[in-house]
This record gives sequence, C-alpha cells and structure tokens, in this order.
Amino acid sequence: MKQKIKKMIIQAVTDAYEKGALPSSEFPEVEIEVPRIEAHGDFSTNISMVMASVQKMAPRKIAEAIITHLKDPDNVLEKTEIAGPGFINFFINTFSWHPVLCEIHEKDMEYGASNIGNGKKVQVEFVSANPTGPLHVGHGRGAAVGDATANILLFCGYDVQKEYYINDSGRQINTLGRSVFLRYKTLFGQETEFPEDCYQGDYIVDIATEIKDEKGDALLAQDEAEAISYCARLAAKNILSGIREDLESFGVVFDNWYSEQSLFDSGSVDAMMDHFRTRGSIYEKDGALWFKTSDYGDEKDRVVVRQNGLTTYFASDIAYHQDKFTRGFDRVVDVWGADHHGYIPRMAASIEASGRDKNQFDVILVQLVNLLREGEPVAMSTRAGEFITLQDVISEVGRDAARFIFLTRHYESPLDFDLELAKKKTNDNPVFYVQYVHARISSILRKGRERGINMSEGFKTSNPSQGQASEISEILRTLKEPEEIQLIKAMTRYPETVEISGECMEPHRITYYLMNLASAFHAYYNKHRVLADDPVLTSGRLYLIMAVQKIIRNGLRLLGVSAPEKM
RNA sequence: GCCCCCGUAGCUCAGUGGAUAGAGCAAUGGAUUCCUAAUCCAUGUGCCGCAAGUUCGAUCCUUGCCGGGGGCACCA
Repeated sequence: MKQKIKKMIIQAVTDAYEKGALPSSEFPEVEIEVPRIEAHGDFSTNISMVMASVQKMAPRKIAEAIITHLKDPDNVLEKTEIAGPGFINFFINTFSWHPVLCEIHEKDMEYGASNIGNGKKVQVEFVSANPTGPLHVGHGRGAAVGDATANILLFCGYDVQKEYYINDSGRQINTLGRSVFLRYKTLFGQETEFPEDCYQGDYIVDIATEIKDEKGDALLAQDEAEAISYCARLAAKNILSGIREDLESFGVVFDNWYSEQSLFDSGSVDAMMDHFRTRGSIYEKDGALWFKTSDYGDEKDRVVVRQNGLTTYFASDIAYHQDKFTRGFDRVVDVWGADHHGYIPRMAASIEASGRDKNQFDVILVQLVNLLREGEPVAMSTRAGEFITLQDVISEVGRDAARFIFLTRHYESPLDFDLELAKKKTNDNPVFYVQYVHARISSILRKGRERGINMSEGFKTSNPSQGQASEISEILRTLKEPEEIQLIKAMTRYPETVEISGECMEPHRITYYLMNLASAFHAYYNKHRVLADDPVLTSGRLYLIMAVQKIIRNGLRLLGVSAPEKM
C-alpha cells in the first residue's frame, strides 16, 4: 500500500512538472510515513516541505499542485488533504485494505520476507563463550540476540551462517587444566592450595572426579605439565559439549563451530603474521611484535606476539577474521558482550589493514543482564563459583519466556531479567500475551471445525479459481468493523518492520511489533465474535484471524519462540 | 584523562528529522448466560538531563556540559 502511494506521488509530481505546475524537475526521495495520529490519515508525505526551497514555492502550494495531478486508477483513496505546514495526508478506502489478507494467506510463512540482502553471504558469530565454564545469563542474551538477528537476516534475503568461535587455546585453557588437576590431586588427599585465579565452580570438581573414575591415580605419576594438558583438553571438551547442549535446549543451533586451536594447527596464524609483516603492518618493538592498528583509527598499536614469544588472543583473532572473509563472507557480524567494546577499534583496524571495507564488519554489543527475583538482585559471585547458569534460567522460566524477554530491549540497553516476573502468567509478561493470541486463534479454529465450518478451502490456494476468488471477495466485504481494519493495517506493517529490523540488526523491533499486533487482536476478540451467526461474516472473520495467526507464528519463529496451539 | 552506552510519565522502556511524544506496569472503577479472563474497556501523568548549533521543522543529527553504567593489559 505504501509503495502504491509512493508511485502515485512520483507520478503526480512528474505530471505536475510536465504540465508546468512545478518549475523544477529536481525531486527529492519521496518519503511516506504512517502518521501517529489517526486524524492525519493512513499515510502522509512531507515532500512539499522538502521540495519548497528547490521549487521556490510555498509548501502548501506545492501540495496543491501534486494533489491536482494525483491519479488514483484503483480507487484506493477515500480522500487526500493538505495539513499543517504542507503535509499531504492520504486516507485509504476501507475495502482497499482487504487484499493484503489474500497476500498473507498466499505467502504464508514467507509473508514479510524480502530480498534486501540480495543473497549476500553474511556470517553472524555469537556466544563464543570460552569453554571454561557453563553459560551464564549474559551469554543467553547474546545467544537470543545473535540467533534472532541471523534469522531475520536470512528472512531478508541474506545467505546467513551462524558460527560459534571456540577459544580452545591459550592461557585460560591452561588455567582450566590447572584448576582441574588441583582438584584431582585433592581427591587423593593431597594438600593443595587452590589459587584465586583458578576456576572455582563445582563443575571443576565434577570433571576431576570423572578423571579419577576413569584413570584412577595415573595422572599423579605423570609429568605435571602433561597431566595439566590432559586435564585441559578433557575439561574443555566436556564443558563445550555441555555448552552445546545448553544452547540446543535454548533452541540455538549453530551451522559451524570454529576452533581457535585449528588456526594454529593449520598455520593460519603464522601465515597472517608473515603477510602483515611483509606489508609493514606488523613490526617489532621492545622484543614484541606489534600490529599498527593506529594507522586505522585505534588509539595505539597492539601486541600480537609477546616478549615471551606467545601470541596474544588478538593475533589468532586477526587470523580468524581474515579467514571469515577468505571463506567468502561479504559481511561479518560479531555479537560481543559490552565489556569488549574497547576491542572493536583494533579488530576493525586489522580488517581495514587487509583491504576490506570497514562496513563489512559489524559488532553488536550486547549490554549486561541484571538478574532479579521479585525485584531484588540475585547474588552472584563468579569468584566463589556461585552463579545462576543459563540452564538454571531455562529450567525455571522456560525457553520461550527467556528468549522473548532477552529480546524486549534494544540490545544496547541494560536488561533487568526478573525470574519471578518471567514465570507470571499475566499481562506483566509479554511472552504469554503474544503466545496467547496464537493459542486463542487455534482454539477458535478448533471450535469452528467442530461446528463443521469450512474454513480452509480457498484460503491457501495461490491461484484461486474464479469461484474461489469471488467467494473470497464476498467474505472480505464483511470485514468493515474499525477493529478489523485496525488489525489489517497493523498486518500491512509487518514486512517493513522485518526489513528495518534486518537493516538495523535490531530484533527487538519484531518483539514490539508482535506485542502491538497482539494487543490489536485481543481488543478485537473481546469486542466481536468470530464464530458469528452469519456464515459469510464468520468466514470473513476466520479469514482475518487466520492471517493474524500466520504473522504471529512467523514473527515468533524469527525470535526463536514457539507458537503454542493451546495454553 | 580518553573511549563506548544510557538519561523520555511514579517504575520498566518504545519511538532510524515531522503535526497534539507513546506502551506496559503501578492506581481507581468496570466487563464473562456465548469462540480460552494468561483477555478487554474507561480514568492522567511529561522543561524527552541542560545549553547552543544545523534545519521549513530536532526526543532523534553536531558540539559542549551534567548525571549513571562499562571499558581503557605484552588478559581473554
């Protein structure tokens, strides 16, 4: 509808110029918006104000000229008006809204899909938590945001891959091994001090016990470094598979798991280092190797190889990101915790240094989650190993509630996650509010079927026969209640909501859209009976609510939330 | 000190330059002989942190300041 109005305006402006009603042929991009206030019409454009200076005419005069030349062959307009400083407001005929329902039924799960991504290969890397402990609530938010963003991009026509980067190399893995080995020694009664920098959680003891059960005291006889390395590998593998299970129970499935260690094994890190040394981006100073990230906007250069000869995390990360592009991705998106924001300039610099455009790389910085219970902060101490894991949260509040709540804020806003609130089955909790729409509609459809109402024939066929087409137009005519038109209008906005959400990579826009649509539906439901006495009217209303149901299911799917038939 | 994010109704937050700034919660009162009351309806609240600038027009863009959070390693 919006596009239709836009075309009409462009045509009118062109005609007006050709007929001499407008002096200049210079036309700005036409912007159409849905006014906040209903009295301002269904759509409005600011074009006459924008054109005023170029045309050297008063905005309202321009608006008049445009309206005079406006052609409306399909008769979609009820009226137009000039308002305020020069807005042109468009009022759409009630019946002109109806065809969108056919479109929704036709496209079904594809309604709202677009091709703005044009098949571009994009990778979304998210979670990527170190395999040194279980996922916590913050990772859950990253998972929800990353997964939904990837889903939305896919729906917008991108060729998307979801990837998890495993930091299975370096110091923290060694620390992990040391932690497990120390606990292992304790199991055999050996006095050991457990340093503060070691991982404190009980899961470390569990892993140590597993090793004891399997290997007995064999590790005690071994060279300590070897024993630690054994513990490290086993623990990382163990923890990683736990992470994978947690993510699966959260409904997140990755297309690819990428090992940091593999970058060393394959020689990618060395090759990267040689490459940038030859190009002069890596140089030696104070016995270390530095990357000249300051050439590309970073505040200072960064170390890639330390004095002690060990590479930094940054080094493998450069190689990793080079590899992403080598694998053919046009665009690379990283989802990081907000505490990593200082890391962005150097990462972006390394990508620019390799000749890539900086807008091929995006970082979504996800802000912290404050875990609450009844409004009170839940005490968590990583040091003491006391924390609530993502799995705990999923078990307590359920996957749907958790995912939805993670997506009820812009990712850059800190999020309060209240465990009690997440379980509440009231209006406070938006998940159920939206899901309830789906369940309610399902229930009506069940009832309808029980009563033997024919409701599926003709609704799904993409090429309706003559008879079906006229039947559909007959039932559409029954939809004229204000609440019905409101609902349909809300549904027309779904595709653009998805597009904007994809362009900005902001999944919360879908969340808000769904809450809004849900509200329009509940209001309608409470005022009008779908299964009415008049069979034609009933068909019309079923046609309407089935479209609502499709969008709810469709939108929830993008967020990774289920659409229940019953609640 | 430098960098990033936030500052909008009592609370939690939407609002990618438009007209009279919105929603939920909280508060009060109401709605179900009938499709799920996990629902709906009614009642009001704002120097959009402050100040300049850009613009026909700024909650939105720019700059400065104030307040809150986070980050500034040869850690990850």
